Amino acid sequence: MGEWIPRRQPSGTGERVLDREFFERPAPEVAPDLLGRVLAHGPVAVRLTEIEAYGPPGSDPASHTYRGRTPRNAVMFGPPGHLYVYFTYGMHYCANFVCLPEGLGSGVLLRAGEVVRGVEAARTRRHRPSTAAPLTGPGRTVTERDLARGPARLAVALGIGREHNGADCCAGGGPDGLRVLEGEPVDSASIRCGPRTGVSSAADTPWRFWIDGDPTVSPYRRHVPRTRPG
DNA sequence: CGTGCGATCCGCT
DNA sequence: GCGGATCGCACGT
Repeated sequence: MGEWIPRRQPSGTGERVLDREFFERPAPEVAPDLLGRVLAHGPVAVRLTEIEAYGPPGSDPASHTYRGRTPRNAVMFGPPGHLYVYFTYGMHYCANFVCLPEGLGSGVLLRAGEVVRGVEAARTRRHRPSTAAPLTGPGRTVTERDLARGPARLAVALGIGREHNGADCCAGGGPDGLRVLEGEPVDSASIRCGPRTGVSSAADTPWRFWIDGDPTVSPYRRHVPRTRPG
């Protein structure tokens, strides 16, 4: 494989915000269509290279909505095109776009991307020496390709946290708000799919989509049950 | 490059 | 209580 040349700021075209109707479809249809699109927030913009789909209640054991509506997953039952942000493993945030019409509870997890704008701002967010669980320790550098390679890293790069749960990404959001841009859709010939990462059930459902050969796609990790110290 | 482990909070059973 | 849509680091190959 040839040398990787990082993309920069998406040129003029593709800056339009995606229509809400884009997300009013089943998650496994939305996910591949999102590859090559751009999520922007403040100074940082990320071109999406890897997306996972999660289905509505009862249909998908791996989905946070599988057992129905709860306070945590309520946003997933809301209008499409909004952000569902959840907290996991005691230290990480991950972001999804809500899919399907209101009331149905489905979404797509943003698993990885390439920082195409605000590389330095994104890198700065990786150094959090005062936090109990820094994503990067002091004195370490993060390569550009790793800045948004993985769902929790992507959330950090974009400055997404608890307060963005429910944010509407199709509403424009202003120059500093969260907004999902058209970007450049990826040719279907370069899209691959396979089992989802890190899920303990329905691991065989091939609802993880990525851009073939893109180095910012996260490494596949099988689910491993964890045991507790003590 | 692969495997193994610890960190650390929260929702749900 | 238990396990989780994860990650960085140490260590072996």
